[in-house]
Amino acid sequence: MLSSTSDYALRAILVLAQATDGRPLRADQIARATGSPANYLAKTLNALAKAGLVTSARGPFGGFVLAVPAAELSLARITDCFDEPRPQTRCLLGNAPCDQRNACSAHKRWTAIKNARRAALADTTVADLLGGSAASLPTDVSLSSHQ
Amino acid sequence: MLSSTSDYALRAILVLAQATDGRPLRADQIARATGSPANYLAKTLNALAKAGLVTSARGPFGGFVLAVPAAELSLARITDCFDEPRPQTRCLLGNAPCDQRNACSAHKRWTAIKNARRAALADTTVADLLGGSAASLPTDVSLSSHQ
DNA sequence: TCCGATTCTCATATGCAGATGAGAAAAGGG
DNA sequence: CCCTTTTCTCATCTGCATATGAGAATCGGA
Repeated sequence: MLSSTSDYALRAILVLAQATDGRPLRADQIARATGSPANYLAKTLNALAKAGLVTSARGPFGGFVLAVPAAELSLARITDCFDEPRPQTRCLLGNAPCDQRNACSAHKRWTAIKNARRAALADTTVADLLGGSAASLPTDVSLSSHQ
Repeated sequence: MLSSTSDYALRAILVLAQATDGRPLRADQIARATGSPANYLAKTLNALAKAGLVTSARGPFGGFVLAVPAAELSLARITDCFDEPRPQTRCLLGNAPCDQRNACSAHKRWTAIKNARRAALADTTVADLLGGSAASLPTDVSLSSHQ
């Protein structure tokens, strides 16, 4: 579903979003709260800071603070920091680089699938996950719901 | 979007599905048609054969043939052979293993996202991609449609 | 039996996950 | 004003999984 790095990042963001008071949380606190390896999470938090999703402060009383309102922070914006998509090399059928103009027969359908998968992450915000109410996506898709 | 192994497998299946006559295709033919590394694709095709999606025949006039009708072969069935999901270790919020009974506040929403992402692959068949008509999924999701 | 193609096995490259340690910045105390 | 503590920042290192490559082994048909 998600790479482990994206998973750590999402959990860290959720912890930060739940810290109601404006006080920053240290990296090791976040690691303990999420069950992530502290050493690795430091790198991940650093990447999130560079991406502008969190702000970092050094020294005593330092730590990390969410830099984007939870209601405006989509899950896709988090995962995109780590699961960067390889550029589409060639089209699914044949060898020509398939674009809107020279579309192969699978192009439309495949693009729709990619968009649908992305939309599941792009249309949900951190606040949506924390709110825990009113899921706008279907909850009981009749699939063999293994992960 | 997909791991490169799943990508190779999907392209190989599409090539096999397009081979209308019943004659098998050799691994190197499929590799050339899809632009995949031949040596690696052999292993991938072998895995697909073990999963029962294709049948393999050795010797002269040997090769691979699609073992499942294209209309009954969902994309998820292909990708599941390679992108096997890590078992969900703990819930997104907190540490308890989150199940249907003890659901955290994010559980429903997160489950919906996972199902939606899977549905995009599970609800499309190889025949759907080749048919190239009547896409039932939305094609113009208003996203920054990069990959 | 012989050839060709698949299939198995080993070797290597690349990247990610995770660990470790040195260094830089910020705050507070002396 | 300097020093120490605290914390992030950055570079490097190792293990592991995946991706890739090349050759040997094996099987089936002619």
